[in-house]
Amino acid sequence: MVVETPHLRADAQRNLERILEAACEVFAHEGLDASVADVADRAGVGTATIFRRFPTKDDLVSAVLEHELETFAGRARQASESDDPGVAVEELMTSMIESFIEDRCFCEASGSDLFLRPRMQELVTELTGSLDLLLRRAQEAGAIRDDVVAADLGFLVNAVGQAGLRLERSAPGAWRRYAELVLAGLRPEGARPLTHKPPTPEQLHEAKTG
Amino acid sequence: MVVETPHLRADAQRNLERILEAACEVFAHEGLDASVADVADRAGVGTATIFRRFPTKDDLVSAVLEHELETFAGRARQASESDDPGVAVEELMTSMIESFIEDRCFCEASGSDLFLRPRMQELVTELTGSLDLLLRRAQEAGAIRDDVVAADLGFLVNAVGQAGLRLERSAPGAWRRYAELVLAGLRPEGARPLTHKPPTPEQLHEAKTG
Amino acid sequence: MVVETPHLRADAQRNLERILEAACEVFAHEGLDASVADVADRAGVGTATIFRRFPTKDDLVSAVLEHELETFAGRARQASESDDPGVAVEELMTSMIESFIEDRCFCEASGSDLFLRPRMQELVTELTGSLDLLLRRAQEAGAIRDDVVAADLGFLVNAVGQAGLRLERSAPGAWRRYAELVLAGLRPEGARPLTHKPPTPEQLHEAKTG
Amino acid sequence: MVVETPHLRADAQRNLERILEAACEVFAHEGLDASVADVADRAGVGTATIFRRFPTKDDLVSAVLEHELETFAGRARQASESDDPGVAVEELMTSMIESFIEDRCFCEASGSDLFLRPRMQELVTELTGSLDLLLRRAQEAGAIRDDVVAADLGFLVNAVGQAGLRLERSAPGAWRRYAELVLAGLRPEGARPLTHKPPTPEQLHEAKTG
DNA sequence: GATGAATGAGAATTCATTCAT
DNA sequence: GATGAATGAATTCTCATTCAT
Repeated sequence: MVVETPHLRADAQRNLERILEAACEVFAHEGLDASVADVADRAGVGTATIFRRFPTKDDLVSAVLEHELETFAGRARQASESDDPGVAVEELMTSMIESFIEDRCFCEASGSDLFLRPRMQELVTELTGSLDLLLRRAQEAGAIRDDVVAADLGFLVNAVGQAGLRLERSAPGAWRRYAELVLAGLRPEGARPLTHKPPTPEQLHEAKTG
Repeated sequence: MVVETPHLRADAQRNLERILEAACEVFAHEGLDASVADVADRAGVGTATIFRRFPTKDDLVSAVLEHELETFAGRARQASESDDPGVAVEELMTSMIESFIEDRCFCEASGSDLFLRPRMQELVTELTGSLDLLLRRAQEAGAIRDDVVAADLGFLVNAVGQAGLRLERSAPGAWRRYAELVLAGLRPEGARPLTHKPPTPEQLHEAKTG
Repeated sequence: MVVETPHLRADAQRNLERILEAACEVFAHEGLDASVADVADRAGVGTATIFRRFPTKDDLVSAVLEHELETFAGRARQASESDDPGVAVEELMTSMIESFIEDRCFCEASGSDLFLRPRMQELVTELTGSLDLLLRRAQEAGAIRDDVVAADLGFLVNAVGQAGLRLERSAPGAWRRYAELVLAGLRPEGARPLTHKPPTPEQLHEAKTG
Repeated sequence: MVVETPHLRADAQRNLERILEAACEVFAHEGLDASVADVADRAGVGTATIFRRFPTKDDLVSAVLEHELETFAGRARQASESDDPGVAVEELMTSMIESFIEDRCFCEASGSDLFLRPRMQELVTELTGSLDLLLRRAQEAGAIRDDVVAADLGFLVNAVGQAGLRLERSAPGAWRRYAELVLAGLRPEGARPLTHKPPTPEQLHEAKTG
């Protein structure tokens, strides 16, 4: 995990990376209920060292999430420039689901207040923008039904990702079947019009958990 | 909530019911992180009374889950006898998703070790049996693509339910759109064959989380 | 320390008293920075037992303070009915200062947010009412200069109490000299009019610390 | 703030001054619970730089206190040479109280072990000496009752200062009323003899807090 | 000489679970 | 049989002080 922070001593930079890597691993495996002490142990530092960089546990989790969301946003951008948008949509969604599967952290955090942080909102906006572009192109190419929007893709990724993660231990890879099945629902063939509207961006940006 | 336990004094029986009802409500609203004390307060009993019947918190949660799963199984059985299996599949899945949405408990527990308990396995088997029957009839009627199995329906319900719950606060009812979209993927029109097999029953019964 | 709480089991009542007594002693000796664990040790209970009765440390401290303030209020009421209000003022103030001296807790808390709690406000109001009555009678008797008000007495008690406490270790009882000296300033003989007004009750009830 | 230390490089000397100034400001505003890191931030240096000069936090606080006490001593010396010792006593005490009010640090430290350090004792002795001289002159002039001593003035300043600080947020300036009231007690008119002796210098120099 | 980083020792608080009445 | 009380083990977070660069 490479995270560049200016004005950081070499050893601190190394520690920071180890902390983030450890946090990533621990939260991915144990979920967000894992304690900061677990992360510290894994990183080989004291808990106070973590709290120096990340004043609260949420800050630490956010850092991990941002890192992952950045990856998502990057992949979405690339996909949006693909020659075959229909295939690109499928590949992108599949790879995003895969990331969910590999990471309890992202999965559990989705929908939490952490996503309301400005940097997260930025990244979500960026991601949505790329998805939007890609989706429109795929729709023009006739690969995706006309009545779905970018937010819908996000929802479906989230849904298959979360549920797929649950299956992963006992049936590794089973999620791929469901990714296919859900993608099938996005194709225009035989589509009946949807009777419910997608959530508005405002709704998506409101507090999501209580 | 009716739960029969032999050799139980009348007041004890009443307490047991009140505890389960309270647990149901509390866990549904607050999620599984709610404390046993909260349940006790709601039920109007002491915590020790709960622990007398349910040696651990997990036992209490399991009891709640079993109750809900019984409801699911009952509804699936009814659906399996419907005159219009195509419509029945859609209605059943929608109503199951709705139950997920209304119940943080079930949602958060799905995929946990609690589902490995024998009684839960029994109920899952029962539920799957009914779904299987219903599904086969719907497939014969041409309403559902031939290559999906009962376990697939369970997965999809779980997926839309979990992700839908996340959205519910800010965008109430948004899940209905996704239920439609996912159901669309089950229809035979324009279906490309699925390239991944469904998980085996054995896989579904193995330990799912750590 | 006798604290009656209805519906409390005998052992719990005993523990509650032990906790309050311990809190009183510990906070009186060590000040409010003493940890709840210290109090628990002294009371011979676990910290969690304390937190069961007093959800926060502030609640515990408040309980101690209320108890002491109740004593103050009682003494002030008695004093207000004295036959010799001039002497009664002196005796009351001296005894209140003595209480301060014996109790770092009360001393350190004076002026803190804890005094803003409703029950504390009630007690302060009650105390002030009695002081007011007593003071007026003393003024009519010519024992106290006409331009002082009840709040002034409170301030002076607080002042001599706090500063006296500081001296107590090395010069026990020295505060009595200063009580005399300050009381001397309240007598009408040779009084020059005060050029500053007393704080309004509103000011006294505002948040006092940041 | 000028503090001369021999054999100190120019930059080190500058740093030392900045640290003391920052400590003064921070402790005055936030009280002694302010962290060393806060002081370091304010001074624009690293924490380690502070700990190089002041091995413990107490050492840092002491340095600040010494500085303030030096100011007090200086003002007392000036006052002791005043033409009108009666007025000078009042003005000096008022200005000392004001300093207490403006400085949580001094107020919170008064009576702590920090005052037992040799340099502090020296300064206290110096201050007391000047007060003594001034007081005697004021007594000769008939402005102050004969039975008070220098230590009494110190106590009263401390008392009004501490209690006044508590009021300052909600009732700014209220302390001036109490300064007047306390000063009134020092005047000879109608004075009854004090029945308690002042603390001896030895007592004042013993450990005061635990 | 100076600095930012690291840390160990607490602090308040919570909760599933056991115990005494 | 039922209950409220008690608690030990955790968890997040803070800070004076020491260390490596």
